[in-house]
Amino acid sequence: MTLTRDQVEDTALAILTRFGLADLSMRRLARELDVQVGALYWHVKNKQELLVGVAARLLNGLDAGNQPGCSAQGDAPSTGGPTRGAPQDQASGRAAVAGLATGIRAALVNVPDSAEVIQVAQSLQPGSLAPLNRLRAMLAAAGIENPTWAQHLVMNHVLGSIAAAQESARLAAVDPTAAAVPLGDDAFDWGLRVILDGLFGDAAA
Amino acid sequence: MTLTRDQVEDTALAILTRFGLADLSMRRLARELDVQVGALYWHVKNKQELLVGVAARLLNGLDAGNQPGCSAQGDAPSTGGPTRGAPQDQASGRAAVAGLATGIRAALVNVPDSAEVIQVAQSLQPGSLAPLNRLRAMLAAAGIENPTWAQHLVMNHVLGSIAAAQESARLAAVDPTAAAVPLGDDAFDWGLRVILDGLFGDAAA
DNA sequence: ACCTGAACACCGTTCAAGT
DNA sequence: ACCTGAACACCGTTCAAGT
Repeated sequence: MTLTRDQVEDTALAILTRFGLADLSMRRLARELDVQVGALYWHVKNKQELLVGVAARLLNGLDAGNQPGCSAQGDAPSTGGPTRGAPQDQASGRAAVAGLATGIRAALVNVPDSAEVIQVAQSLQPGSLAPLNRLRAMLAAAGIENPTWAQHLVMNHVLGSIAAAQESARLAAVDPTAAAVPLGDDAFDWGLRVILDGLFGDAAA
Repeated sequence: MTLTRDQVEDTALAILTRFGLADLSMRRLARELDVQVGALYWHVKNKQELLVGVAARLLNGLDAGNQPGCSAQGDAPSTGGPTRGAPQDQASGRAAVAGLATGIRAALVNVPDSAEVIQVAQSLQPGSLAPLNRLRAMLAAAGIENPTWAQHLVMNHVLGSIAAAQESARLAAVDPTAAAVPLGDDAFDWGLRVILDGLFGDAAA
């Protein structure tokens, strides 16, 4: 079988998940695929472009209507046109944003250095990650005046929290004495609530 | 003259400021100092420890009471004990936090990749950056229930905004056609206002 | 105490040449 | 079209040996 771009991205994601970004080198990737390094550059322009693909894979499960918190939807949701504002937009808009932000975090928190990978993709090719576009659309639909700024505000919290949690876990693994502050799921939830309070004016606290 | 740790950190900061983190290698640093690479490792344990020193230098101007927004203070501020809550703590606490966050951003925004450097220092040696401790102390004094979480919430916005602004500037320098969204000072101010609204309950909007 | 010289084990990227 | 072999120009870190 000949090498495929999908195989390259799959193996890259596997290395990232098991060993982190420091071990995800083009040479290590080639070794894992039983191939010479140069072969990778026929399927991928460079390492950054590869990371954009890996970032997309990380958030792949968030594309359809399967974010946690909403039990079942996405097949035939509404009867009218989708462009009209629903009746309870203030509260349900906030809940939808919270659900998607929590889902993005859940998809990334167990993959080492995933926050860095997403940030590279976001800066190198903005707009290429569908769930982040959906987040912005949700914020716009909920009446937020500047949805792009709000998207970045929420994502900075999501990615910053993930990086901090993973770093504190990395420290605890090396030196179990300095337990410090957990900075886990509850810290994320608290911060998300603060941001949504500021965005939506405390309506659904 | 013999080499000094201060010289090493000074030169490292100069390279970072002029050329960014990608150009701040130990070998480039040694070249700039007219010295062999190994010489650096007598003054510094490794590159990460060096970056912690560089991070401290980046925030050095924020140590005393000279943050912008508060015209003059820090000499003999109050008559009573410092542990008692002042009368207008809700509003002045919020203003103090906003001033320090804005000051931290101002100290970093013109240094390429400064957000990454601060994050490395913060994760490798938490508590070593005095202005971040002052930020947490301010939040505690203002009555925020979990000042550590709030400190990270604010700092994730500060550092995330800086990184996004520098990346969008880097893109605009290479490809001036895709102007995209500015993501500059006003985006930062707006996000900070949202966070403070959520933290302080809309009191001083 | 402080630094040199030289090595070790890596990187990302390119490219002629093969098939 | 797809891959090998080999090179180019780098990395961070260590360490005997010099002074």
